[in-house]
Amino acid sequence: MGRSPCCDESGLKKGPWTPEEDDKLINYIHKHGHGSWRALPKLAGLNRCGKSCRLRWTNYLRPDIKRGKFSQEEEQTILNLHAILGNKWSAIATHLPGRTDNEIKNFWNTHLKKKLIQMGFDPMTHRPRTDIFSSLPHLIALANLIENPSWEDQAMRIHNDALHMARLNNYLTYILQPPSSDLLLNLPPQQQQHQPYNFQDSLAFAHMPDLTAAEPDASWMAPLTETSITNTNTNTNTGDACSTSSYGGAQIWSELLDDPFFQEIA
DNA sequence: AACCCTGCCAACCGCCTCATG
DNA sequence: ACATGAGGCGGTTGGCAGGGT
Repeated sequence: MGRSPCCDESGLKKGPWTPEEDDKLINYIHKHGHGSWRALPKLAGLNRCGKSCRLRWTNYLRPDIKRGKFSQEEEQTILNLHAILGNKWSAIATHLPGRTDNEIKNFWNTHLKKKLIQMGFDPMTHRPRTDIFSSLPHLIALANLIENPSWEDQAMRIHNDALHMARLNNYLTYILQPPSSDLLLNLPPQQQQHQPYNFQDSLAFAHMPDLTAAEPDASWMAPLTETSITNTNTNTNTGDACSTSSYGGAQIWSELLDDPFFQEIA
C-alpha cells in the first residue's frame, strides 16, 4: 500500500543522531520496549519519525550488535549466501549473528563486490566473467552438442527443467525463513546455537570462489569443454545446476539434494 | 595550504508485505 | 473484498575522513 505518512510530517529532525538523542532512545526502549515505532518518538521525547528511530536502534544502538571488521568466515558466509539469495540482505543477516542487513549491504558494496571483480568473478552471478569473443568457441561447442534435437527431446528437457526449478523454489523458500524457526528446531542439539553453516564442506557451494584462497580455484576457472559440460560426476565441475539441467542435470540435482546442506534443511 | 578525489557508512527514500478493521 | 497503517526491506545518497596532487 501507500508509504507511511510519518516521514512526510514536517518539522521532524533528519540527519545524524546526537548522543543525547541516542540516550533518550536507549533509555526509553530499556524501560518500555519499542512498542509502536510510530508512537515511540513522542513518548521518548524525540523529534524524529518512527522509521528513523527504528533504523537507529536496529542498525546502531541494539546491544547485541557486533561491530568491527568482518572475519574471513563471515566474508565467506556472505559470499555463499549471496550466491543463493542474491541481494536479500536481511535474509543473509539472519545467518550472521550480530551483523545488520545494512552493515552487510555496505560491506558487500564497498569490499566484497570489488574483491570478486578483482578475482575475475561476476559479483552478481558468482561466475568467472567472460566476454563474448573469448567465450565464442565454447558457445559454438555447446551449440554443436545440442544440434537438431527432436521435439520430444526438447519437450522432455523443458518438463525436467520445470520440475527442477520448482524444487529449487521450495528450497529457497525454506532458506529465506529465519533460522530461529523450524530450521533450528530440527537441527541436532549441538547445532542449535545459531552456528554459521560450514558452507565450504557443502557440495552445493563447492563451485564457488574461496575468498580465503590466494588464487581462484583453477579447476573451477577452467574453460568449458565438451567433457566438462557432460561429465557431471565430479565435484569441481558441478556447474550451474539450472542451466545444465538438460545435460545430465538430473544427476546434478540428485547430488545436490543429497548434499548435507540440503539434507539439513529438508 | 588548498583543492580534488575516493572510500566508507549512517541515514534516508520509496516501495512492498502483512496484519487489522 | 477492500482500505489503511505499521513495519520491513533494498537501493541510494550525503557527508565525513583520509590520501594525493
